[in-house]
Amino acid sequence: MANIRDVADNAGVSVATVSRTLQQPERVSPKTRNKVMAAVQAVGYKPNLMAVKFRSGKTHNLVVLVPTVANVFFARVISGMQEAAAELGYSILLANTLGNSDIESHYAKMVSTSQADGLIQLRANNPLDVSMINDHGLLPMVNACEVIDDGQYPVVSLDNRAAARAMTEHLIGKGHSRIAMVKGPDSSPLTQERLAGYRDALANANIAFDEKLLFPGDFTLQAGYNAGVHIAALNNRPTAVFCENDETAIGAMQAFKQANLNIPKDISVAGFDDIAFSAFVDPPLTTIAQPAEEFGRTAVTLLVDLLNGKIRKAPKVIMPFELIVRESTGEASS
Amino acid sequence: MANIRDVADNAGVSVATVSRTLQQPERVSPKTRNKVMAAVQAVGYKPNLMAVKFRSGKTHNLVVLVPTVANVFFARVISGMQEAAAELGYSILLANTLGNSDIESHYAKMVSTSQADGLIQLRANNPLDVSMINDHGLLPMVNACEVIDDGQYPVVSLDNRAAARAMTEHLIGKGHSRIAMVKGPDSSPLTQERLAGYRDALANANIAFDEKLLFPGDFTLQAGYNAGVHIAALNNRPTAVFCENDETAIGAMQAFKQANLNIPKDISVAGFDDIAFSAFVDPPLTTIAQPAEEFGRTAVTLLVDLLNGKIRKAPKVIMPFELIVRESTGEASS
DNA sequence: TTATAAAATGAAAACGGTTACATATTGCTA
DNA sequence: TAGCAATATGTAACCGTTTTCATTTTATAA
Repeated sequence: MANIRDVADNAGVSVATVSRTLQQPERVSPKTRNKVMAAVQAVGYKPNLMAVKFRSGKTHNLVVLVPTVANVFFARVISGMQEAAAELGYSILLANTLGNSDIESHYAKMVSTSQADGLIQLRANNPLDVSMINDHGLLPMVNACEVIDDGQYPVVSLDNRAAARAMTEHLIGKGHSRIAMVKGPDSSPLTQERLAGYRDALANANIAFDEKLLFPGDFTLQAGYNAGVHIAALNNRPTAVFCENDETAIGAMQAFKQANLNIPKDISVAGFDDIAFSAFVDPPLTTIAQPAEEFGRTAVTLLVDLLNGKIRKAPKVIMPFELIVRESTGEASS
Repeated sequence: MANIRDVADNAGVSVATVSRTLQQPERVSPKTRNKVMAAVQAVGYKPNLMAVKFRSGKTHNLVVLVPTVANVFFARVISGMQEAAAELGYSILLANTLGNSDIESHYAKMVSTSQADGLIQLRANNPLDVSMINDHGLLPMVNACEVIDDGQYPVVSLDNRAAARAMTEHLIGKGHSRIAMVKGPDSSPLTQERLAGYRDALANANIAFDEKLLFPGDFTLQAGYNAGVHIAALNNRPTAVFCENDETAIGAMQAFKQANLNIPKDISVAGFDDIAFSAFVDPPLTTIAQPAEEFGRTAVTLLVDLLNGKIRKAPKVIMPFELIVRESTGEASS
């Protein structure tokens, strides 16, 4: 494989000139620039980026920790990241952590071992133990989707509380007063926020909060199904169910159908995220849409700004949400 | 950040000894080994892996090109890859190409620019133009899921033809003779193979192949829905539909429901892949299960063997499939 | 022209490791 | 204990770039 010296020899210049031609063309005369470019072609030179990155100390790699790429919402976020990264000259190294903290720290260490410049964390069920990675305690990191709000790191998130409140108010507006909620993992701040929004709406409408209407979940289809089975069997069945994400809602819907409940006549179902499947289930799911791609783009932009020292105080960006009303929610039955 | 020289000074040995202690501990006496390890702790040494990889010429990174991580099937494959890679001491760099050949070649070039040791390609709708990446024409690559079978590269795939045939035979066994097929992109070899299997089964049962029962698709929910709308409106409606993947099948089911067709009474629907959603749609979807995680593990193992020169001739690994019969397929209506 | 500033180029020192080779130390055998 | 092999350690070259600093060339002004 040809190296920079081969190019220099071929062009009859020094390696320094070759390097400059490639990195800062304006610092080289047009004449030699042409000579060098021709030589690059001639010898088929491709810079050894490992050497470049080693020497320059900038890898232009960004590690992204994703709990699971199988989550359709995250997939959209990732697309947005990749887009922004490409524009800014960065590569995204995607780590599918599966909630496994070994995998997490393995990839996170790529930052402290100079293999990547920065880190983006998507949703922080078990937030990264940063101290384990970096002695100084602070590493170039951005938290997206879910907030670890100790004010140290930039954050891009949704106002989950307001969104959950909006959805709950939509249900209350349809005449529902017994509204069940299928939660995400309790460890997740996101779950806390959505629960708070749900309670806000109830309180506002003078509906008593009933802890018995809360069901555990972990954002999977199966968890939704399990909750649905329980709910369908209740004596005093709620007339609506608000699930903390769409997968959960779709799982619950399946359980309701098997119990011969009509959606939304017997029970309304609402989700959160607006994944692609939501428009193609029967009936189509009422949900909250998040600007997923924009999440990704913003997170990358923030991180790059952080790396370039363009950020003083850790900013907190709140993205807008949208209530998507489809046919899975309707008037309360009784 | 402490470097290897700091450790050497602290331990009172040479840098070579430090390096050896870390890379091949058995080549160093226990006494100095302890001294060095203590020094590593004392100064908080973390090797600059960019330097290590540059110098050693081995990055221990594997690039994986995925058309879209949003595809739930791929997500499972990726999990398997990550597992195997971790065991073998490699990192997976996931590239979400979105079918964009710019992104594809951007990441693929990580191999020719010494940022990664090898490449795995998942499904090859528009197979990578390898010559663009590597002048020698051959680079350390494994094709998974879909075959570019020029015999040059190792391949791990499913016998898609046999699987499609098995599914078609299942439908024929239920008395269906007008069986529509919703295809994937024609550019995909996978589509060709599944179509061939479908035709094999028809021929075997002396059912005439009818081109009019073939519908275009691209593996998305929307494509399935569009095909479903067409099929529902046909005069001489088929009694069964075989979709080339589960997303397509779920989209089609939605269209049938909107047309007030009962599944499977009026029309049977079959998919391919056995994604998580398939068990949670109404009715649950009959499909073909693939050992997705095993796909990933095998691909990584093959690639690492290839890198270590343990492979002479490009092997071709065929994974087993399983027909999963659920409730979306039943006896033919007429 | 000539003096001087500006621009272009080259020589060589980094960057942080690994490793071939030379040297010092240890252990073993006779 | 001498002699020699095996083991442990050190020295320094090297990987392919970037970058500092010195030097040469070119442009500008007097």
